[in-house]
Amino acid sequence: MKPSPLITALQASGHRITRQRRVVLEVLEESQEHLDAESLYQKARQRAPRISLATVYRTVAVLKQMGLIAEYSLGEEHGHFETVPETPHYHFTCIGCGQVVEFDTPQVAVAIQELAEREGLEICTVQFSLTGYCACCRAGRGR
Amino acid sequence: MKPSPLITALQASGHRITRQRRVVLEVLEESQEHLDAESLYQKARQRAPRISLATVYRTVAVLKQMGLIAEYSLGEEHGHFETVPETPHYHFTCIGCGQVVEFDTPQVAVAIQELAEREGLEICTVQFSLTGYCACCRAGRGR
DNA sequence: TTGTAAATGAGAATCACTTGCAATTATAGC
DNA sequence: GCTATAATTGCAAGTGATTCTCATTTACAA
Ligand SMILES: [Mn+2]
Ligand SMILES: [Mn+2]
Ligand SMILES: [Zn+2]
Ligand SMILES: [Zn+2]
Repeated sequence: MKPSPLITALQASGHRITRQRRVVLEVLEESQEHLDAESLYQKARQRAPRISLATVYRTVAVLKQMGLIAEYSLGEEHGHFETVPETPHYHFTCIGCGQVVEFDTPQVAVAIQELAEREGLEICTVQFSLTGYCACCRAGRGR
Repeated sequence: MKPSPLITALQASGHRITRQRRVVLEVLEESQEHLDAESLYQKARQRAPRISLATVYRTVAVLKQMGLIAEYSLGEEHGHFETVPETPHYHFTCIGCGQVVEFDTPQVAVAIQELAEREGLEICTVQFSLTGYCACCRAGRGR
């Protein structure tokens, strides 16, 4: 078995390594998608049939709190999770096909930084996401 | 009675002007705050005691769809509403005192515009909001 | 004044997520 | 390895926000 970075971090922080946690971590590390709790649950059950949805929620809560994964709001009513990326990025979700386009806009980071300094704010969370139609879906409609 | 712009717009689009809609609109126009459905409901009941929360939700849904008001996610689990502002702006919510700071960052609009052109996207919604601690609250803690 | 479709109120339903609790289980110490 | 113990889990019930169903009311065109 290869020592996954997430497992190592969990262990180092004093958390126990259970089969269900291991499986959720594996799913998160393998799929470089933006999985929601339900998909995470479905994929996890394939490797740990008795895992519960509650445990999935509890696991992502721990990982999030440790800064190992990030939760995004992608225009749907539920959250999506992703291992924390080397380079921070934001998301555009196509309303037509569901595709998620990741992008980076350094200007946004700069704008936030300037605002924080000017107003004396300490920024804790940044929520930035777009929805609309991708090039393909626009073609399939007028324009 | 002064003919409120929201009422006029509603009427023009073929919607009926009911007492409850009139009241919700008034509350939205009077308070230049970011009200959530519950506050909107409480304020509306003072002028229309029998109004229901469902009607508040139905009313803001109609107004939103008509582009007369905007719904924001300010870090809480529920939405907040505001009449659509002349100049678009974003929000920072203080985790300590709840204060909402409005700000404008033209750079963000530019970044979005550039992204849309580069990737051929049609942007429909932009979600951009920050949370953290305001200057006052930072003083009241370390740093 | 009336007919009719739109809107409302009350409460049930839904959805994503959280929690209580008894049963498991990881793991530190022997 | 065996044990004690506290962390973790599964399940089911609980939440909070929002939506929906449906019988009743009401706006408003004619
Ligand atoms: Mn999803
Ligand atoms: Mn609120
Ligand atoms: Zn698309
Ligand atoms: Zn504050």
